[in-house]
Amino acid sequence: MLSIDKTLGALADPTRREIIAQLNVGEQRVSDIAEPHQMSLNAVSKHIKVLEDAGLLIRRREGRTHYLSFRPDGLEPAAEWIERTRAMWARRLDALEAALVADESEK
Amino acid sequence: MLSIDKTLGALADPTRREIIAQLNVGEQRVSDIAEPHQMSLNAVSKHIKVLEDAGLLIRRREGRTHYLSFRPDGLEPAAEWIERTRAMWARRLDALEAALVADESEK
DNA sequence: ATTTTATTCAACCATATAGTTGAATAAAGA
DNA sequence: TCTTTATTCAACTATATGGTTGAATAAAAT
Repeated sequence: MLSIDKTLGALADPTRREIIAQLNVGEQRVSDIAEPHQMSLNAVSKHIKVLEDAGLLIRRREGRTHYLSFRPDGLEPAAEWIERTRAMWARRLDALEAALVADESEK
Repeated sequence: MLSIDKTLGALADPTRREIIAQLNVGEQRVSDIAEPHQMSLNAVSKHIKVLEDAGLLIRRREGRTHYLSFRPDGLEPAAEWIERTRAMWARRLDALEAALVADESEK
């Protein structure tokens, strides 16, 4: 469903953000992704599943090995919410400043 | 410490994002924030504390009542990470396209 | 001085999360 | 065929999260 809850929840973990960073060099196998981490392969496999479920990763199976890659579109729900919220506040602050300027010229 | 873990974790909950949206009209008391939610005042008070701890809200005390307001700067760690990741991929995709175009002109 | 109002603190509960280990599955290599 | 390799599944543990209720605190109103 690509929900914003899932997206932000998935990103709120340093191991998972690190996994995304690792995939900048291109698709990788589960074991490759796991290798640099100080935790079991199984733990990493679970993190991968969370990211996949959030729409941030896609999996390509080739025989027994699974290749994961980052799916940039998965960031959209989170990016959109943050940008919308920022924009709303930029407008609020602009309005505030405009009001101050108007007040100044009324003197 | 304004960590990105805390920021994203705080945003990954619909009630908390709703609280931020509510504060668009300006600062509000804890009870005002709680009023439209289908949960106890205490639950909302906890959510407020999570947002505050993540640097997304600031609290101004006036006697017994606490006024909360949104702190747009609190979004920066999350926004920055997302934008940086997006940018990295935009470059990757651009490079890919450039390679394809170069390949095409070699025919 | 007493009561009401605004809010937090504390204890508790249910469920989710992040990790573990060990077994299961299934493809590849000997 | 037998063994190794790549990965998931299942069961379990510890801690975190999101909610509850009831008591504590402290300021405001009567």
